[in-house]
Amino acid sequence: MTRPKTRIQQRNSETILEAALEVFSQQGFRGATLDQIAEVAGLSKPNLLYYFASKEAIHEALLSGLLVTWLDPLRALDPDGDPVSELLAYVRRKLELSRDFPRESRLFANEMLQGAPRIRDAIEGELRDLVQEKSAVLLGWMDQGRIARVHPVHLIFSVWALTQHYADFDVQVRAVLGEGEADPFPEAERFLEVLFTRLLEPGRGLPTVRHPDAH
Amino acid sequence: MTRPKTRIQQRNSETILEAALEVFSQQGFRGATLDQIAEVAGLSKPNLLYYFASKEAIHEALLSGLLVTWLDPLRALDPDGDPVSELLAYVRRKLELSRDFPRESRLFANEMLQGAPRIRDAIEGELRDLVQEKSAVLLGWMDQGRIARVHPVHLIFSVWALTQHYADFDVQVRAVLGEGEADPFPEAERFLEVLFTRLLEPGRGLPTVRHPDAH
DNA sequence: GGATGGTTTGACCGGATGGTCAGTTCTGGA
DNA sequence: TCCAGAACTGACCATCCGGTCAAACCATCC
Repeated sequence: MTRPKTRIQQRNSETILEAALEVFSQQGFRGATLDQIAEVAGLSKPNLLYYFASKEAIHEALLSGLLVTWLDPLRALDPDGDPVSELLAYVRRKLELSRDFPRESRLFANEMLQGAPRIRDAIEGELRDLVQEKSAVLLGWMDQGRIARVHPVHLIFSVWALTQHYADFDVQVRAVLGEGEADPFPEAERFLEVLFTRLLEPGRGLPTVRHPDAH
Repeated sequence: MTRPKTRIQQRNSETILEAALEVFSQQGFRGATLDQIAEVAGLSKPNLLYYFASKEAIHEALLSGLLVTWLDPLRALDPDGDPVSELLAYVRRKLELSRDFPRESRLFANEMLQGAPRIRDAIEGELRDLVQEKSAVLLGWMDQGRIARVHPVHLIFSVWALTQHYADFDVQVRAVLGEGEADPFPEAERFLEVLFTRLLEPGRGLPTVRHPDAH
């Protein structure tokens, strides 16, 4: 609960959380064991429990800091900036998060797959509010004809889906692209830039609405 | 290994796989327990093991059938069809899979998050080959100027990411949209149709390439 | 009714797992 | 140097978990 006091506490807490992130992000909460985390951390199991009250507490500590970091790029979306530039910058920052913090992304994905039992409140509160706020900004831009009119929330979903995919499905991405191309991210960035540029480009009439025959 | 013979075997095997899908898709392999599966199935734990050799065997039975179903829509992409229609149909079919079989999607996602230890071979073989094959089709269409030129593999990734997101992050999607709108899928379909229509639309010059300063 | 073979289960096993505790070792300040 | 408190650990515990097994159950055919 309380923040670390001494140097040793500081260091070991970080070591434990680092190890726990490694294990939880790959195995999920139930699949991870304290022994695994202890081994990765290079500490004894009782020593882990000297710093954190329980396995649950470690997991919670990881999750609590996560949402903030995860939403920061969206929070940074500037209503006064250039719409397309702002959105492309958002996509780029989010993709950087996937590249630099893939384990955090997978930890979050694991929690989602389980039905978000531990962060449901944050999802329905903080996250929802922020999305609503930024959706209003997007709608404003659409009303001004500065970006194409699409459903703003689904637009945000698409940013999440497209960027997080490169972290959560990293194995698949690399396997399909082949071992030749080591780093998928530069190409991903170019692709997403084209995608969102074309999606958001204003000034063409509303796209043809096809009849939804496939229910 | 062998297929069920009697009616009872048929029925119970299906019951077990159904229950296992429910549990595995939410908890992952390690997180799931035979007791949970047995409870959901309404059978005793030893009875489960009368039909399947082990927990691992149940999981394998689920995964083995999955890849085929999952890739079928891509396999159905017709090189002789109209490019944009074909791709939009693919997106629609994939989105239907997310709507109608979200647990299968989450089972797959769980496996990916863990590094695909049990289906790595299929990913690097069957899946990779199919993607390469269809990428060639896409490239052909691009060469003919019938769809815009983008990286074909990342284009396929984008279909996967955007559609599977609605199954894997279902909780988040519904929480953000609010309880008012019960079913996110109709709106998702409209959004994805616009997105891919605009992305693929040929006949405009190459989009401006921005300098990749944010590495 | 009895034999046969598929089906089901209670009881159990060995090992893993989250967590505890008494006691030992280490550290930093007076 | 000494000591108080922080840091650490081996041993242990209760529970859970995957899996086994002998016995019981049950449906069908003779």
